[in-house]
Amino acid sequence: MVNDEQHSDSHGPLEAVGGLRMTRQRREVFRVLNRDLDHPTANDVFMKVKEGLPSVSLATVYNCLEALVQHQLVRQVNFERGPSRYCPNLSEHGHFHDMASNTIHDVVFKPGVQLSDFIILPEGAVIDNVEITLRGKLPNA
Amino acid sequence: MVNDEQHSDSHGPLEAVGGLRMTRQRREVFRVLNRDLDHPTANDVFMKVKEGLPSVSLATVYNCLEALVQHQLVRQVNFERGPSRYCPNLSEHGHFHDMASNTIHDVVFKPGVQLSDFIILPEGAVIDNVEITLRGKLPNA
DNA sequence: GTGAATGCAAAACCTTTGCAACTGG
DNA sequence: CCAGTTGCAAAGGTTTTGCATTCAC
Repeated sequence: MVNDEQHSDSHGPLEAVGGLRMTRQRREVFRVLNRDLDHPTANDVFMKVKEGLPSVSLATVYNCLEALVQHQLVRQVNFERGPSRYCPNLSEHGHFHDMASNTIHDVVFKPGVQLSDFIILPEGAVIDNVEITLRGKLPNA
Repeated sequence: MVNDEQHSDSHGPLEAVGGLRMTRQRREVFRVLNRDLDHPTANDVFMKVKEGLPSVSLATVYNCLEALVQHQLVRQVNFERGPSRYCPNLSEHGHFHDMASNTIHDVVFKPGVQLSDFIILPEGAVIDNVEITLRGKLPNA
């Protein structure tokens, strides 16, 4: 079974990233994250990408997501024990997990606030990553 | 499922909790968390409890931990995709995950700081739980 | 051309579940 | 006594891995 010829001429947002070899799968995963889905799981991404790329495999979606996370084009967020969710919003933000609707919402920090304004950090610690997750309910979702 | 009834008798650390039937396994799990291990995984707890209670099963350790979490005697914390870790520190605090040593350290908040001081909350949101996790490196433990 | 990425299936990993036997209050 | 808990083994859901094939650069 031979695939159709590829048309990869359109310059998308991913082409400019050094070191990341661009494949149809990675491009689709990235597009779907940015355009179609909100805080999806790997399986959500898989199902959506399959619509336009039926031969894609779940393992490849995991690989693509990991590559995008490694290259800091996407953030991976974990909620309790559930599957990881993926988020193309790279600005510093937290997440609110609405238990009523099981949806996830970005939460922004007040401007100008530093981590050290509210947390006593271990002496000399170098912080690579901060994850702030709220769990609760929204009034009328 | 959840039993929030409370007694305020002053018996042993675990005896005073209404609705929680006290078994050797639960007592040992709780003791090990408070006395022997620091942010252990369920399996860490299992191995430690087995020293004094060789017939204990991993499933029971999971059950005990869940019971303790439900009764708010222990907190469950998740780091990325690794196994859950358990923490008997019930005061409000965050966690610092030191990637160099793969250890976890409690992080305290500055006194008097409110969540709403640094986060813009969704309108009308009711917050049940806040989890703040830092990932990084400590200078030279 | 060549090393990296893919697709598939199988394994790994953490956790939960079903059920008979047991036990704490 | 008897509902709740245990221990065991088996299943569950998520993620990773091994390997032959295909692809991007």
